[in-house]
Amino acid sequence: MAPSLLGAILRHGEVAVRITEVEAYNGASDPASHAYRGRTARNAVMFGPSGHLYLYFNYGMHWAANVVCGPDGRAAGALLRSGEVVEGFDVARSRRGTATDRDLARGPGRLTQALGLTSAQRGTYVFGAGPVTLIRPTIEGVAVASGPRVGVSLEADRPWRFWIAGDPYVSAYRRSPRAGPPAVPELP
DNA sequence: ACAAGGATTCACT
DNA sequence: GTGAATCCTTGTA
Repeated sequence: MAPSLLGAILRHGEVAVRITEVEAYNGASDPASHAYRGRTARNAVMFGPSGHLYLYFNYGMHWAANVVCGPDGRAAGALLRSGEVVEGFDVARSRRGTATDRDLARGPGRLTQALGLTSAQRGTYVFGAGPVTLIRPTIEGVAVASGPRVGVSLEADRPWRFWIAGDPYVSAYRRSPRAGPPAVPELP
């Protein structure tokens, strides 16, 4: 599911973002997933049917958005890590302070801020006519690259981060210091 | 009830 | 490249 979201257009009101980078999390078998230890109040949405938004607050200041991917009862999600604002620049800029246009939605916290996604959108279904919509491209024309996950201390080297190869709107890769040495050493 | 640490960003060097 | 800001969730006592 996760790589199939690359190139999709996520819209909330006037702002629309083209998704350039995602990261997959699979609850039951994935120690890095918020759902690994079972259902809680925070992750409940991920245990529901696919197509809904799992939003969580992180580092005391940022919201991050996942599209729930698994069938009802099995937790899985795709974290929306980065995107390119393609519509609604005035609104997006007003929410993003001094950021350059390239950085308006380049990163998980930046993406939700540009789109105005917070707890108010928790659980929203995105494949219908609701306030938040996600439209996948009719033609698969993107070159997909994959690699280790960002920010997680466990199972970081599962190559479950997917991005559009060469796209300037992909976020900067930074390995978590808690993830230990990389399985495959990074190139200088 | 308490402590730990996090699916990050920004300013500054 | 480094460090600070900041608060919620979770595991353990």
